[in-house]
Amino acid sequence: MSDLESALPEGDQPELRTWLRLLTCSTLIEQQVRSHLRRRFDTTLPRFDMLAQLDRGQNLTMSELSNRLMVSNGNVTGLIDRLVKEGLVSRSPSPDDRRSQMVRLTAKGQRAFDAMLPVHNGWIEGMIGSLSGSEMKQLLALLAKLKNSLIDAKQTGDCK
Amino acid sequence: MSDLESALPEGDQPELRTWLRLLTCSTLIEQQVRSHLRRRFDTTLPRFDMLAQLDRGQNLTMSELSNRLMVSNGNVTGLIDRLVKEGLVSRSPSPDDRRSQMVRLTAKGQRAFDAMLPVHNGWIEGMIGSLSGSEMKQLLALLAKLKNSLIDAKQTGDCK
DNA sequence: CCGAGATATTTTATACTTAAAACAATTGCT
DNA sequence: AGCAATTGTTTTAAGTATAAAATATCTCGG
Repeated sequence: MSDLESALPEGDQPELRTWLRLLTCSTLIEQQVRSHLRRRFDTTLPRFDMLAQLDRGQNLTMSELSNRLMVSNGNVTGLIDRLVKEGLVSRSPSPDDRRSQMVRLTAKGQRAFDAMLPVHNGWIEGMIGSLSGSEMKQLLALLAKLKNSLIDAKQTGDCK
Repeated sequence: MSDLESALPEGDQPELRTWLRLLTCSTLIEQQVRSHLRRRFDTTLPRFDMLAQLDRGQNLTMSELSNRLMVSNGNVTGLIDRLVKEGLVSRSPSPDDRRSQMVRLTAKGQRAFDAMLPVHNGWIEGMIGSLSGSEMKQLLALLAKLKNSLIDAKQTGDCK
């Protein structure tokens, strides 16, 4: 079994190793979820993620979706186009700002997502559940620290 | 600042929260590296990753690259095509197996990678370095456990 | 009120990515 | 030797993703 860490020199460079291991874990989980979504629901991860955001907060704008999903604005346009075509999502002009669109789940989209959510969460629990409760807590704390420092550095504009 | 965790109900579902936070961290790092690579070296992350694997082990086959980078085999074909066209990489038929190609860095590719590596590692150190040495060690251990269980589950074929 | 800058979104061009099918060559078995 | 199953790679079709430019609208100071 080889992965991103393969043939990485042992010993030093703990930062690099940490990054690669983090990426390996998220790639492995992502691939599993992707494959399950396809087989079980004939859909894709980006679509599921989009529906999940719309389920958590109705009437989001394109920009807000772009921020939450952490993808480019143009990407959201295409994704929403496809979901509208499938009838899972609807767009309506914002009453406040003529530049903006409010996006929401249709009844069909809500039904589809409600069916997927518990199954999806079961997959995640199965994959992360190998960690004990206290390990998960530790991991959450370490990742919180990392995440906050990444966000700070980004906002500070460290190096642009 | 909103991200994948936004509007996720507080409290329970630690597995889901762990997954989302993990994904947020790796996305944030990935975006930074991507943007730095573009600005500083006018290249992309997949290309850099490919060169890094070739630097760590010369004469890899397409399959081995696909495994190490954890991407589909067809993806590797396209990526290598582009790198060959840029003169950074060369392909040669394997002496042992006429189906296989041996891929290696050209002199130009090696030079390009040597120039990028230390700068890249500096970026990573800057981003991960907000964690102390012992925090990094803890994080590495937790991720190792997670990674191993993900690999086990995958090989067991948990649910296919 | 008006123009300069900011914000929201789409468009464009290109690259990346996958899954699945297609091919080619090897391996293993009899 | 011969043939089925496997393995290595490419091809195909569709979707995902970015950056940068283009549009449209809004905001705010003068």
